[in-house]
Amino acid sequence: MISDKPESCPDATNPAVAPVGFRPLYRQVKDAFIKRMADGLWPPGFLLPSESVLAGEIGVSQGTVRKALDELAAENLVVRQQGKGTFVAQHDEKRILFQFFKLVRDDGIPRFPESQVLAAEVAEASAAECAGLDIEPGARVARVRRVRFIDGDPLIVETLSLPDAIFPGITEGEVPNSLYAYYSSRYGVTIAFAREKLKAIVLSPEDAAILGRPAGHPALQVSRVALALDGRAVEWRVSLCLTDDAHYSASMR
Amino acid sequence: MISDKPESCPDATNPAVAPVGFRPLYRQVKDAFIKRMADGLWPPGFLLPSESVLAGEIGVSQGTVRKALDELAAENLVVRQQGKGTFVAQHDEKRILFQFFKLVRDDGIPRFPESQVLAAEVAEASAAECAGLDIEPGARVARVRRVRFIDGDPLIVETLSLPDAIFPGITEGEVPNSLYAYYSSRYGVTIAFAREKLKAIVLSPEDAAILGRPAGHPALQVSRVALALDGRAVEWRVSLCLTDDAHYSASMR
DNA sequence: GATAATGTGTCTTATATAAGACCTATGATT
DNA sequence: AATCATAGGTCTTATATAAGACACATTATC
Repeated sequence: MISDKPESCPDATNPAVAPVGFRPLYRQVKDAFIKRMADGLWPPGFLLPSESVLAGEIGVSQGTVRKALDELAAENLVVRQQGKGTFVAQHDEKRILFQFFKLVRDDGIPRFPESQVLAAEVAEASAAECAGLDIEPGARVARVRRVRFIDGDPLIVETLSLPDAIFPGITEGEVPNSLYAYYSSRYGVTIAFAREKLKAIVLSPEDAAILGRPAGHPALQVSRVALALDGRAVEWRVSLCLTDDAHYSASMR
Repeated sequence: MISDKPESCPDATNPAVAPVGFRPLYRQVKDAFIKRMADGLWPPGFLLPSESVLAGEIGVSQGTVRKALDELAAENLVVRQQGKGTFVAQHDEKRILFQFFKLVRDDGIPRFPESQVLAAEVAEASAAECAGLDIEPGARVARVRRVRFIDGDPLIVETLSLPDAIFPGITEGEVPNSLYAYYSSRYGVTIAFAREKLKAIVLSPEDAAILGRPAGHPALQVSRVALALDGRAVEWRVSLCLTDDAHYSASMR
């Protein structure tokens, strides 16, 4: 069907790609898949059509679809299961634990923290929030301040900033423990990437009191910007972590 | 040649693999390539034979060689260059900067630090060193203590521990600034992976004096175990980093 | 020095086989 | 008759092989 080759690129939808960056075919396919996920056409947990069906639908070979899916699987955006199919990744607790939560107790066993909200408000974004979230000055943000416990011990106190335009009314209801799953289910926003900056600081009297340490005690400050599937920055959080009995774990392959 | 199939696994060298894990063919090929690098047969910078030559030599198809090389490229162990060939990765400064050096000044521009050795000795490994490096109690290690400067400011003071059995006589000559390149050129040891644990601590009077801060000043403690190609732990280092004007940068895809 | 030829490696497509998961019909047992 | 286990069949992904098209770098040629 596409064996005869009037063009080396059988992409019939976008003939004007060549002059610009000219991404390889499998990457165009990958971007198209990401767009479907971002648009909610393929929600989390969705079982995608088989590789051959996708290939026929788009008009490329099954191997090209496979290469696109391989990269998506490497980025944890889809999960492949032999014999079952390929699923859009979900933000279940285990995935968040392995992918986004880097603070572990020194015994090395990862545990998911419990959270307790201290305060929530909607206000005009500060300069730092505008910079971190890449939003206009004067835009409104929701701010959530909470403590997180591991094994009942308060280990983290953090402040989250969320653009009100993306998460309207998020401070009104109960803010759940597993935020990324909530972003997904209520707002259709999937967190795909995150960047973190770490510093060592000393605790202010207020933060120290919350964490049950003396003022001036050292803590790890983790500033995170989380990005959605389409690359927008949708969450900014600053976490203060006690590392007396825990550590931030990183590895470079 | 391997078309007739008395076994589904055409690996003639190791017929006893099947009962155990049974790795796919492309992974066996990948492991064979890693072994060649670890054995010094393929030194850093080496231009490997073309995919088809490798395929013919091993007796698998070119696509299988490609899949093995793809994974190696994803792990930064080889570098592919279209039209030129595939090369064994080298520990040049730029690669180390991007892959292993995560401390950047707050302006975001990465710079490679200068180093100044404070002390070097060979001694019996401490309990912590035995645990970190996975060596026998009583084994000897080389210890190097040094300060690292960025833009002339002392930002890091660190202690390295190296098994004497792997790096004999490393403390005798001049210890160079770019250690991983030195491991490679003088000892044929390539650092492939590293694991880090981060904590916030306060500086001891001695460390504080070296870094030009008051005692009790907060600092980021980074404990790194570096692994060679064959998976052996070959370096343990504990770095104390000032983060007043810098931060540790991490990202999760 | 500019241009063409050539070799090499990668990209894309195609095809075949293997293995895991799921469904269902069959048959035996209770 | 109802229940359970098993054996096939089918679907999907995983793995392996192969071949043509394209991109890039080098070399040869004019």
